[in-house]
Amino acid sequence: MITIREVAERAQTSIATVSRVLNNLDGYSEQTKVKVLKAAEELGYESNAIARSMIIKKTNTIGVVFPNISSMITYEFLNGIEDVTYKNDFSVIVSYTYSQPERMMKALRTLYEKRVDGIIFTSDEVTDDYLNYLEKIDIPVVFLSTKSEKSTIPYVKVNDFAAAFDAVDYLIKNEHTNIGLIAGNPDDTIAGIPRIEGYKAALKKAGLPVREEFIRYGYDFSFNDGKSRFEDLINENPDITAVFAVSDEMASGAITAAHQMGIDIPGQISIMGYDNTMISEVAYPALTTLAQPLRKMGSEAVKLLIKMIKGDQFKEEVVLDHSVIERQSVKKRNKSES
Amino acid sequence: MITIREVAERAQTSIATVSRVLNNLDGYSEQTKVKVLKAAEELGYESNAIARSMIIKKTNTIGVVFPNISSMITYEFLNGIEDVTYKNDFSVIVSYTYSQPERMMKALRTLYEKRVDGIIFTSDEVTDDYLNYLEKIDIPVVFLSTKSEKSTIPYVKVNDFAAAFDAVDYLIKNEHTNIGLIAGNPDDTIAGIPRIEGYKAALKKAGLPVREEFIRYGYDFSFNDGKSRFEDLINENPDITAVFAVSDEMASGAITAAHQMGIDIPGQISIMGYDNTMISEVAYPALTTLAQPLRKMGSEAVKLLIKMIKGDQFKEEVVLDHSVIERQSVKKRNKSES
DNA sequence: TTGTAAGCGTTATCAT
DNA sequence: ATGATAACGCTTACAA
Repeated sequence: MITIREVAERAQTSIATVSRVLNNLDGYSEQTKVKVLKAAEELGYESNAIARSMIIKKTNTIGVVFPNISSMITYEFLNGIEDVTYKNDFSVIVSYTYSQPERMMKALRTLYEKRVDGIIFTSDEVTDDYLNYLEKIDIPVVFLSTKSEKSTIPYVKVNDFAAAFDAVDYLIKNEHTNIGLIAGNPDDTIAGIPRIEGYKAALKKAGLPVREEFIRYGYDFSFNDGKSRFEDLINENPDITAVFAVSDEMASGAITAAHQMGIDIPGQISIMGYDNTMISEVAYPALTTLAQPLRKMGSEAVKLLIKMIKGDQFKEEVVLDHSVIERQSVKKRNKSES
Repeated sequence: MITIREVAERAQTSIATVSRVLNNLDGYSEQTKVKVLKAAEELGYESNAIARSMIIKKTNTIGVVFPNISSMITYEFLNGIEDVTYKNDFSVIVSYTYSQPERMMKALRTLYEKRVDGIIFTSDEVTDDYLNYLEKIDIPVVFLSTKSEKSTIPYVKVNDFAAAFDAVDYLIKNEHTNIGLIAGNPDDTIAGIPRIEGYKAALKKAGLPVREEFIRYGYDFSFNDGKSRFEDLINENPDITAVFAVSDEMASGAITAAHQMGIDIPGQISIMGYDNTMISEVAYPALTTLAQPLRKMGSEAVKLLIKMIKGDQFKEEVVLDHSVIERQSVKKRNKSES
């Protein structure tokens, strides 16, 4: 491996000077600059970031931990993250934890050992263990699509409660009154409970009853989850005319179930998704869905993180806007039919 | 930051000894071991991988470069990769290059500067520039879903030619004779040309004519690509009864176009995809598709890479099996109808 | 403008 | 079994 030392020899100068010109500092003549650059070029020298990191105590690397969320969401987040890390010359180490505590702890520990400059903690429940560790290692962290009441760690999120509220409200505005919910896990304080509460709140605000039998709880926001919950839900409640599924994958699972059950979407039942991932376009009929600005969430999270790394310690909380994307899976209910 | 030095002080021993017990070497008594471990524990010491890397010249990190391919493919690859990096205690740095040469070169250079132990180069055309650089830096590389004739760098792939051949052959076995192709970019030597050639070869082998007007070329394997190509193709060739699209995204775009054109799938036209990503399940009708073992491809690639990193220099070429996954978008043609 | 030398936090080689 | 100490490849005072 070519080192700065060899460059110095060839350029007949000292390593200090080589370091200076290579880092665009000052304190050398134009002449030596040329000599050094030439020598470096000829030797094909490339600096060793490891050695530099030892001294400057910065790695220009951040870590991102993902649980086991939808492929499309992960992808969008990562793209948004990459957009800005690229511009800021940061590298990103990604770890999938599958929401397993041991994997998460190992991932966090590894990131710390490798001395990443910051961490983006994505979409997962923040346990005390995680929080304690994050506080102990004391490096900048931002939560993406999650948060913790117990800490002051900044986050970037959508307001899940408000988003679910708006989704259900949209269904209500389309004259639906018997609205089913395919929910997340009711123990999930991040993407589970707030969306359930949003659903209930929208119903209440419209003077509609909240009927527990209209709610089905899923586990992992998956296609199969949505599919089997939908079957259950509709079989036991034939009077439902619209269902809100709290992820696009679940919603498309519901659509597939409907096809198999011979139910016309949106003719007989309207279905609304959540996320606005690519799936909502691919589904047939295309999904009307509650859009999260996934990519932007990723990029905002790194922007915030980099600010913190650079020393601006003001801890913000970024709540991004959501919106309803109208496609074909929701139809205004024809009251005369019922 | 707590260093080994502070641990040594607290344990009243030398840094050398601390290093020894922390690394499970030998050369210390049980007694000192206990002392050291206790001190480390109390101080909350965590080793500094940067410093270690300086000496051992290993970072236990690999780099993965992705162009701008389908979200699902990226996700599956990454998952496969993570599965084995996790077990082998490697971290992975990912970079998206969007197939832009400058971004690719920068990504490669950064990976080298950070002294990754190996690189997985994914799905992109391998230019001379890339190859020269990879050879120059001389670290283990494996190509994933791509390869280069000009180098001996090992790869893991599916045989695209044979896969496309089998896909079209499947259509032929279902009595289709007028088979359209929604192809990739004809300049793409990796996922473009081989699949086109596979299509043609299957036709020829069956004694069917290769008609250029049955072929439409896309750019990026995307949904919209598939959608507009399908419209074109069918409008100009109403006699086509089956089309093979070289990606699931394209195939689902084709299905959506068909819905809009009032064409029944597979009643009037059969559609076959390629990849077997999640999309093929979500599409309606669910896509019959040519499956690549995406996740396995990812994990095999790292396995190979890690072998190379560990010093086993035997350079393999891994060609993984593909298969046809039958779902609902292909139907046996009823000859009497035509 | 330039060079010497002291680190950075480890591992590894020597003595002891 | 243990401890000095020399690396590793750089950046950065401090001198000159």
